[in-house]
Amino acid sequence: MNLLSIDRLPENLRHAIALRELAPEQILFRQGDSASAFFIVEAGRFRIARYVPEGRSLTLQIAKAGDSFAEITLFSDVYAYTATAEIASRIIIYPKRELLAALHQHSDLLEDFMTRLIRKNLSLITQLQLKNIRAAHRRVLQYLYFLADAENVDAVSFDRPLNQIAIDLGLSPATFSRALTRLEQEGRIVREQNLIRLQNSSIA
Amino acid sequence: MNLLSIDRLPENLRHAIALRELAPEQILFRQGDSASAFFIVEAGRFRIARYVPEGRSLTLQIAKAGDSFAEITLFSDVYAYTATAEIASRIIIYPKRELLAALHQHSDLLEDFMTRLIRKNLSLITQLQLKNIRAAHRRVLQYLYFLADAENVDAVSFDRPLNQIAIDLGLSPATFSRALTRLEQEGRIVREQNLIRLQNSSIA
DNA sequence: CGCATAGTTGACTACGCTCAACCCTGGTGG
DNA sequence: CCACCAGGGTTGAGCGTAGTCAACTATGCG
Repeated sequence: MNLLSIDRLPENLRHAIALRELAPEQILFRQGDSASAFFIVEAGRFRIARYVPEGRSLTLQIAKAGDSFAEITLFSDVYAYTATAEIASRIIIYPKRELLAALHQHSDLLEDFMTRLIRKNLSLITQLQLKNIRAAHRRVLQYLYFLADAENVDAVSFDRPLNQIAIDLGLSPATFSRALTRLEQEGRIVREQNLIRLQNSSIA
Repeated sequence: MNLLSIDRLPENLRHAIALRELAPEQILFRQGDSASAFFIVEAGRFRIARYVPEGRSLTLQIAKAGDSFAEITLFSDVYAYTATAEIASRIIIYPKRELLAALHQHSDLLEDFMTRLIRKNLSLITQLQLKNIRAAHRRVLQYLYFLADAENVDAVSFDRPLNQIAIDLGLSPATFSRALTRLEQEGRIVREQNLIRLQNSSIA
């Protein structure tokens, strides 16, 4: 049993969860807001980002259907980041109190929750690793490999504007564009519309 | 009850844990090794780092007394990173099997474990945020603020070579040094031996 | 048809890296 | 007690590359 199999959740929790619809660019919660719930995306797409006075914003996660965020809610009183619906979306809301109770009583739910935490951890490590690669074209190539690897395919198609992806990768749109053309010239990728085909899928 | 209060752990787990001493630069486990245990530092200092073919190594964590690592062990078969003792150290070893059992039966242990996971999460986010600051001197200043904040003081003293810290921050030693002198010239910090005093502790 | 947004390309700038020389400290051995 | 050495830290010169700004193109929508 996992948190998404809603109809099989323990009764207390099942009655406590709620759904909410969000319009494009609508904000679900802001960094600093008092943290009252944990969330799983049912449909649409959310951007989880941190905004700091110094420096630009930092995208921590792009959450799509089935992905969760705000695990920290259970152990902290405020959100550490901001969640925005990038497109029209629907979200499942698990209130903190009832979720905590359910986790304590149902170890299979707990396992699901911890697995999500670990996954998030690994994803953050992946991001750090990416940003540790200085050369723009190498970073982009590695990013493409990660994406392809995750879905076990040899081509990647983007559902978000390239400009946005560039920023998330820590590159300016201009540099990102140049990196892509360079990778294509080097024969590492082939571009067809917004589809990118990887040539030597071996992550060198 | 937390994982560190060894004499109060459930019996099964208490009998399963072990201690180990490591010499400077000795490796505890390597990325790719089969994951068999979770660890908490009792004394000394460990560097948790990821090594990748492309790009330089990436320091994920500096674990000191009381800090834990390899939580991922419980949900994965191999270590995703390498753990090295930077100095002579002593480590507590919690075997996977017995730890898992204990977590399932003792919800206070579990809470401790999850709290550690969340903390790790936040620490990774902090690192991402740091590396998101391009200007070397700003990044260094923010790093100093984080350190001072964590210990609730207005001065930071380093127990590791500056060169190593520079690398962990994603800077060359030269650039790091220049950043420090610049911060001092700007009046943001004052250096006294290996102690750094922060001037305007408000994180602007 | 025109506007807005996304993407590409060019010219210039800025900043971090590299490499190298130099300094300073502590430890060792004569 | 001093000479030497090794490692860590600082400083300088030159280079490479990502960012910025701006112009231009392409696409989609009113």
